[in-house]
Amino acid sequence: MDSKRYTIQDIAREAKVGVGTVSRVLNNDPNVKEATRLKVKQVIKRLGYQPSFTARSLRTQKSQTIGFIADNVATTPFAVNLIKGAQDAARRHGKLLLIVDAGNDPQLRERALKSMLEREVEGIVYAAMFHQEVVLSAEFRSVPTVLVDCYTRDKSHPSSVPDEVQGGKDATEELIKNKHKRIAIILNSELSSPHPAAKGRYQGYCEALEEANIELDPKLVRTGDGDSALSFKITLELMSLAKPPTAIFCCTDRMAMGTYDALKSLGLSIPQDVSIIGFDNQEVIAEQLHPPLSTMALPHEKMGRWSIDYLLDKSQTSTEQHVFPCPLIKRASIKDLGA
Amino acid sequence: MDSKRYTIQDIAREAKVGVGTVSRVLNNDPNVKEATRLKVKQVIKRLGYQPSFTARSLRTQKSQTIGFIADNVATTPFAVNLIKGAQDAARRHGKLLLIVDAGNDPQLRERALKSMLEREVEGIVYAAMFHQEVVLSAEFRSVPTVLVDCYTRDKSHPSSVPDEVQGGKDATEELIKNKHKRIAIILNSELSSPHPAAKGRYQGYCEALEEANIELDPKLVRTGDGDSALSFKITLELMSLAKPPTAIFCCTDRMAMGTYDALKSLGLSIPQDVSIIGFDNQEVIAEQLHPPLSTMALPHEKMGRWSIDYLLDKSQTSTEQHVFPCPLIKRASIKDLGA
DNA sequence: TTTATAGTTGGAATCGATTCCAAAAATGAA
DNA sequence: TTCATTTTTGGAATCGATTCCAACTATAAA
Repeated sequence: MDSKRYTIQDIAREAKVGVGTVSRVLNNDPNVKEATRLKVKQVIKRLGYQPSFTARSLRTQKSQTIGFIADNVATTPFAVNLIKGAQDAARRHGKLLLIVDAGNDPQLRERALKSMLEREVEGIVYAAMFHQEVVLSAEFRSVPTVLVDCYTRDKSHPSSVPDEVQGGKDATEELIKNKHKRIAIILNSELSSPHPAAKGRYQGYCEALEEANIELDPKLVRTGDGDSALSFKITLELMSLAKPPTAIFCCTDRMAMGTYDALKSLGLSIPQDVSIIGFDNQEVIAEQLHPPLSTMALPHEKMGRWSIDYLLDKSQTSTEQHVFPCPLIKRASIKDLGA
Repeated sequence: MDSKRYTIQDIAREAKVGVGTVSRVLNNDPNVKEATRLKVKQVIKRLGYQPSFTARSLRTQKSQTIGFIADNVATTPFAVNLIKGAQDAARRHGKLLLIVDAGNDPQLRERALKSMLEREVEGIVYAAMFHQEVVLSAEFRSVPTVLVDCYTRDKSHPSSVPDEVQGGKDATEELIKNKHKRIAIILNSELSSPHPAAKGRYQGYCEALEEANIELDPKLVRTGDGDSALSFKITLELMSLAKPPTAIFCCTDRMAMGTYDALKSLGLSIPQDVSIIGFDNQEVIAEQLHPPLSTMALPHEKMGRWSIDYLLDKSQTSTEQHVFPCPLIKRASIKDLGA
């Protein structure tokens, strides 16, 4: 398969210079005579020499790699955006990513951490697949670590999370801007659950209503489970209210699927009869739904990018939580009642 | 942050043994007296010593890492299964994965390959996000490379692809087994397109009909574009046929969404009036659809796993194409007409 | 007790780069 | 031409593990 690998010694001998000079050429050290540099470069090219990263790392004590531990990539399609963002940023910095899926198993996570420490990664990004609290072993303190889409109770590591409140508020405001006043919300989990998503989005919903002087009707706030089936049922109930909503804010695109279904089964059309806004911007759903669903996007790619940039920015040492806005993706599921 | 890193010398000194002995303990060499082994292990534990992977790699000339170049992870949710499978297999072999998303850009791909060669990866997995032909630069021949979900025209590398024909055939047979005779198929792309998916699935459809002695009705084979909107239209047309189908095979779960929608808009119910089978097992869709969609799964996780296993199996040297079956995932969108 | 054998152990050499210091070469000033 | 200074160069030492050989110790057999 591969012919013999050349070393810096081979190049030095072939170019009739010292190894130091070759190294200098490799590293673009300015203290090399132009003629010499050329000569060396030619030999390098001719032999197709590839420097050994391993040897370099050993000597310089820099691995140029960053560990990326993901909580459970296979469960959600969001993982890819996170990885893509991190990946892009890493490339810009000339680093490579060592990715491992710890599959939500704390033991696997520790093992992953261990093999990364062995490889002397320059830092670690720990990414959860949905906004949640995590507890990390003390070992994570032995290397710079940043958290994505999660946080530790004691705020021991810098973290990045989506701005659920702003997302919920903007979603609701979009509906209000289109002159909706009876706006239902289907939450994605119990308000009492430990996950910040439902709580934050609901808070945003309340704030938006309040600022618009719309009274909150408790009949219009329902709690689902994130899936379409329950949302279907809830939507049916919502529409059989004496004063049904003109718009529904589904805290999950998956739930919006159920809502679409329920509305259509009632012979109602979207958005003529009822407007819908989702949350998550899960492309497969939002784009394929008929009509395409307006929804709030989760800033996964941005958070992934940020995590690497932040990790490599030596000047940063705080462990604060960075909050990323969720942008509105307008499609066609909202009708302007004022028009 | 991290206190000083200990080296094997520190351990040797502290345990009052030679470095060779420490190394032997580290590598579970049987030729060490039990008492000595214990003594050394204690020191290792006490100091929290982590061997340097870099130094080890340099000496043993084994990087214990495998490069994973993905074509464009962000475009499809399937990437995660591929990564998960590869990841699992790599862990079993004690290897780590260096993952880069080359985003469909040949230049990025070459750069990724180069940084991986520098890091002396033991092999490379090149994964496409849907079954297709790819052309790789000659440089990929300098390191063992295996292809996933794609192939080169000249079959220069071993590759793994899903068995589209079997998938199409099994899907159709499932419908036939449930006593359907008028089975429509909505293809996911032109039969003339270079992508093997539509062609293979269609071939499987034909074979299944033939074996069951059902005559193929050209009116029942339509070509979509993979998305729901067009499938919606096609389904409407299909159902207005003089003799409409009792079952529809959608070559994409996304298209099944459109078909569901169309059927419901006609007041038809699934599966009582029309049975549906999809393809891809895109969980977000198949599980959230109402009723849940029976569909053929793409063997991404298996292919990912295989790619690593095959790469590390030194005995293998062939470059044949390995075909992976697409299993049927039964849910609730098919009615048994015989019952 | 001596000798042969098997079991342990220490440590120099090694992997392939970078780094640093001293030496050599080039340049400029007098 | 000489001397001082700057630029360029060669190569030994280094990073932290593994490997291998020689030396040492323990055990068994004679």
